[in-house]
Amino acid sequence: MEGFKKGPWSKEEDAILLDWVATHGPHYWSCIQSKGLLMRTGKSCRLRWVNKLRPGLKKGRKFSPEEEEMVVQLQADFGNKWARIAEFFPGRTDNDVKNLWSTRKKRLARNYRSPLPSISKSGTGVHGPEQVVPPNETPTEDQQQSEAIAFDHQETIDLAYIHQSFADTSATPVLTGPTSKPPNIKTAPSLAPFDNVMPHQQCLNGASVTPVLTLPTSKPPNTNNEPSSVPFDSVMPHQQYLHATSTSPVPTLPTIKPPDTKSVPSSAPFDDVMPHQKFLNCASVTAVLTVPTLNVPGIKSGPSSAPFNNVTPQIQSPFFDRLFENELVYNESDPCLLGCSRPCCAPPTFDDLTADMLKSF
DNA sequence: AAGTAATGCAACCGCATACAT
DNA sequence: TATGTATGCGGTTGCATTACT
Repeated sequence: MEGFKKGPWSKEEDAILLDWVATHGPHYWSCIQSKGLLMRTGKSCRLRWVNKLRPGLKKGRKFSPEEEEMVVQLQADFGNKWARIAEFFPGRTDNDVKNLWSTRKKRLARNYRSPLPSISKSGTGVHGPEQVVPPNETPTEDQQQSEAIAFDHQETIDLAYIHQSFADTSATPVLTGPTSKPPNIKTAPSLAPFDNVMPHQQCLNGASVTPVLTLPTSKPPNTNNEPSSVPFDSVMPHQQYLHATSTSPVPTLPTIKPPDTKSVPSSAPFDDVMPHQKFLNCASVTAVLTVPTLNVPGIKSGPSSAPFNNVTPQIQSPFFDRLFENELVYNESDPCLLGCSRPCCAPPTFDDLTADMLKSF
């Protein structure tokens, strides 16, 4: 493509993009360029919105040690599914998570090659020392395995990751197989196809390497009939994840069943049974409020006046939040006059959205 | 204070997928 | 069904800032 601007965004461009989203919602990115509003590709506009302009982002706030550890755990379960992992971190983007992981990878790789004079448990970083092998001493496989076993779980993950990282780039002996799973870590049995589980339950139920993940319950802390000043629904998803410490049995998988519609087949992949998410991302506030509550076993529903808390974390996007605050209202009386290939300036009516939703189920 | 290395992060690219025609 | 388009995602790069020597 020629004629498209690249590089850093100016404040003016941001303002134009924000204005577009305020008017049309976070859609029809290509139309921004085709209308001549910005000399940016639709992809570039979308990326800018998602990563920098979207409301609710944690700008300039580094990942906490707890968050970083959680990223490691989730990466072990999901692999490099950054968008999915980012769902557990409100205000974080997949790019944030990806960058964190990349930084960590480089740090571990460097430390693997270049050790410090001694190994100290009080080293910097989230999980203590990350240097494990002197550069000029290639340990035997047995030595490596004993080291890995000796380390705590996090360091084991690190070590495994290091081995994996070098597997295809150097002659460093490799311990682990092709997966990102650390060695000698048992995987919890799964009761159902992983993709069928709601994101937060995938986290709570998931194959695990730490107590966080091996204590599979969606029951929040402080729910042993004890009053809590903070309702679980108001806890951020990642906190729900971190706080899940009960040894309760694994809850049954949630059934996503809109009123007066057929049940979704249990064999349906998760991505296939959440079509209303697309709907939720779309226009009408009224329509959003009519979306059926998802009943997730073990997760207490909030009051009917606060339907947002009933929605899965995946759906709780900052944009969605702002919809409820009436900060973003679509202008349905703004038809496209410039011949965009998609109805970029003609947002769907409520009837259209309703029909789409019913069709999706 | 200056040079260098390390780090963080914004943004681009290519590919995959969903959807409309 | 085939094709084109829009969007989303993961990998990667390059630059600015910070830390270190």
